[in-house]
Amino acid sequence: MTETRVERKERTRRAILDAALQLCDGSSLVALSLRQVAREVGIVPTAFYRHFDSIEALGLELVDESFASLRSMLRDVRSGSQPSFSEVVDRSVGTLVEHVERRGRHFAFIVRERAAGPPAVRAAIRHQIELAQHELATDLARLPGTEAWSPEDLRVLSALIVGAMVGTAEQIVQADGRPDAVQQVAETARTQLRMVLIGALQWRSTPPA
Amino acid sequence: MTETRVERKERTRRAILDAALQLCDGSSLVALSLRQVAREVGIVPTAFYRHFDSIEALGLELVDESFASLRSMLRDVRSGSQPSFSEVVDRSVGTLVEHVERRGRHFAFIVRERAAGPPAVRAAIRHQIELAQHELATDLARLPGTEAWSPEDLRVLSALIVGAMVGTAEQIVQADGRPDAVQQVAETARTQLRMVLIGALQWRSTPPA
DNA sequence: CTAGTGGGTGAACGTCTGTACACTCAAACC
DNA sequence: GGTTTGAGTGTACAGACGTTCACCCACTAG
Repeated sequence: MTETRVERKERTRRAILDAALQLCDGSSLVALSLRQVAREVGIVPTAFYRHFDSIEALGLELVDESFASLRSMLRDVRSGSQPSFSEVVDRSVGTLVEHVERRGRHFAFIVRERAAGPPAVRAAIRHQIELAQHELATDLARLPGTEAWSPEDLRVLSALIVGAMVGTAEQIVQADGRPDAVQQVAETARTQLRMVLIGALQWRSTPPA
Repeated sequence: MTETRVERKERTRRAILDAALQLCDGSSLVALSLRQVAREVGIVPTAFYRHFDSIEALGLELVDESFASLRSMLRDVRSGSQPSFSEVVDRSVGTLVEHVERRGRHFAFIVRERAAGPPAVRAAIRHQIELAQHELATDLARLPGTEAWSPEDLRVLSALIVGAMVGTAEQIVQADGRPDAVQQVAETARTQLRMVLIGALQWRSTPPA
């Protein structure tokens, strides 16, 4: 009871973020109204402005939250230090599945708004995905077998992998908790990653162009 | 002047579809109002109902149109019969780039509404993409080197490729006509396809699991 | 030539939207 | 312990929304 004032504000703020996340499930941020959110939270519409300037600003906040959890995911994968390839594949896919299931609403949000959100939200998401690709590229550069790769080839490969992972996250969200469906998506992702890595390991043996 | 009645109706119908395609650029179908469309076309809101039951029904029509052009694209690629691999890669990517640039609005529409459209529209798009994956899988089965593959592996591979192509289409749409950006996306896509195919050709040499 | 079909009109409805403004009243501060 | 602060309230407005209804009147069919 020491800091009741800021605590209550934070609680309402969280309630607004959660309500927004829930309400725009099945449509999009651009179709979400300030009044719907306020009604769901149980406050009057004008009180919304005490926390956010607009729905779009709320969206940018949700992007940050979502990618905070994604970053923690990637950090987990990286922390698996010594990679046999089949081990790094299993760990990566497993961690992805776990996080997407745990924070399903956030990942569903990103997958949707990446293509359909307000322009500023789209730009923020694109930027975060580019960051993730860049981080993956620097990690790939440390793996044995990639010493001779050009930075451009590393970028292209990590774009391919990140793209496949985004697609996987999308399908996990669509599977919506059905464990067998999630299981099959995970298996598909594992196989895809193996195919890609096999191709990558052989890459320099056939010169580009 | 023989069939003026149905011609005029068809012309208005096209104008509605085009206006909808243009207006939901930058947001989404779920944020598009019947009145906006009518205003843009130059008809009164109620006249909209002479052509479509709802915005959602209009969306389903747009899905059909978009995938009609995608199918023609895939047919073009297939018609390149005898494949050296580097040739099939170049043809595929070139055809994709050409079609996406030609029908940019339709592809932007699909990329957006696939994740954010009304549920029925989303389902229709997902279904069409699954069809495309299936057709690609049967084509892959005809290539030399895949004789021993399981149907499941074929499905996984074609899902990977179609996913990468959807991602490529997305980036071309984002490049929005800047020729150098489009060029780079195309080059990235070519490299990615080569990496995937190299991996695929070596696939059976390392058993799964 | 006459009857009827059907794309488009225009006014009206109830509902929802974002935002402005003046307000309360408990917690925080000095 | 009196003053300030700020999250939440309540009312109000103008505009946009989907949908209804009765109404045109150019074209078509017979």
